[in-house]
Amino acid sequence: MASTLNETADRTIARPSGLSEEVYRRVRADIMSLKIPPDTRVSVDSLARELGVSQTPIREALSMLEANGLVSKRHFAGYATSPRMDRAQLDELFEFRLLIEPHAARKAAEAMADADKRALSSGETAPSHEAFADMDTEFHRLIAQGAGNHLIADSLARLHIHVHIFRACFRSEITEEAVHEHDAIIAAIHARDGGKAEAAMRRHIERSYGRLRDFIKD
Amino acid sequence: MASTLNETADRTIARPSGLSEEVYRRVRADIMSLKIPPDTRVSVDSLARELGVSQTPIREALSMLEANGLVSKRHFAGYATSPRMDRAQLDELFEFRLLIEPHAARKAAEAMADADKRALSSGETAPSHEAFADMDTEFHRLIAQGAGNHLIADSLARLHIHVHIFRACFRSEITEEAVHEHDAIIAAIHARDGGKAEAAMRRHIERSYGRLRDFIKD
DNA sequence: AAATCAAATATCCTATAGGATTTAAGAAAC
DNA sequence: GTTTCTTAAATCCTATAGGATATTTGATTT
Repeated sequence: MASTLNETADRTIARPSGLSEEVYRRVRADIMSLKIPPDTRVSVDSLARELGVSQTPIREALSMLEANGLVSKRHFAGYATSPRMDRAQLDELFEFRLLIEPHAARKAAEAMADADKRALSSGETAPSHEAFADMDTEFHRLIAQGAGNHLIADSLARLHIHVHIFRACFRSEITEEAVHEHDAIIAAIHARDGGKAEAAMRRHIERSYGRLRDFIKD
Repeated sequence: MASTLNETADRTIARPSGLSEEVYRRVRADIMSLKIPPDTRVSVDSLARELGVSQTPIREALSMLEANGLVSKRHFAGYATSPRMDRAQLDELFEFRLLIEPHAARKAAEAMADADKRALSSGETAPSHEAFADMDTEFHRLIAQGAGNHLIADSLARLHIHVHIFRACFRSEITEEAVHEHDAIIAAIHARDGGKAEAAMRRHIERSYGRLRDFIKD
């Protein structure tokens, strides 16, 4: 019985999604945690030595990261993490979020599966201060997923990575207000009130923008 | 004289933006032109032999294409172009476009630079039937760029590639109506009427959706 | 005749070595 | 003290060989 279980587990594990994917996840995590700060050179050789793999998967991972805007490459000059967002980029990012996420919240309120609705509430119950970023990311991911549109979900996932990095740069820990705003959105979704969910999400993003904008002078 | 020619040639070649980038453009063009049809295996070795380069730049290019959703990779099974969009994906794509492009048209009408406005009209003057796809892509690209938000422009560029492929699959050549709809948008932008531009763009996308939807049964 | 199993092929994935190029540091000259 | 040139380091790009896996083909059995 246990053997059967292990075999099934082995089968799933026997399908490692490839070293490139593994490296991709690892480097992306290092960038998001600021272990590799913005605007920092990233050497293929160093990474290969550090992770104990050859250069090929490193290159593939960095190419994917480049396509996602987390690093940039210069010919014969190597890779470097993207510089921290400036004011203009922050404005553009939140303009984009205001286009997408309120609509996603409306659709989620109207069509979200019950299982996801439960996950939405449960995740919110443990807002440990240091894991606020992960909680926030998961919250917005669930709503985007609840909208039932993969393009919306993928776009927002990409954007939230940059929000995450930006927030990490400033050790922003203003969780109090954000949690209340989240609660309002959750309540509207549970009530299946699309209009209210959309408005609550719009307000949340606008206020979130106001909180982050204060960190930038230029 | 041959030496002079060679030297000039050497100079231009001596400044390649990278083989990976070159391969990326080439393969993307082949996918968009259906020279590589949807749901088709793409061999790293074959590409390397065909293009006369080693495997490394091929892999980097395919990794970038994968991050952009044009090909998918299965571990130890190679790359393959994404299958043609089905009905659900078409619905999601146009839902997304309706979120973004009307807003982009409004902003473009309010803030577009005069040079881009001229380019908008000039491009529309030569609607050769076989190049309609390129013209349409350029039209929407200019408006997205006119909105002054790189995220909007990049997102739409990604989406339009898939629209392009879908249209190519069905040899869709209904340019008549589309050109008229474009004209309405252009007129609104030239008049700097944001509301009208937004409405015209929304109508254009909705009707464009109706035209493409007819090609799908499932 | 259809289904199942085994071997062979084709492909991917990895590792290592070597050549080519850019960038950066350090010394010399003005 | 500043500029320029030379040298060195770091990096990318390529090529080749070997191991691992999926797919295909063919033979055997039911």
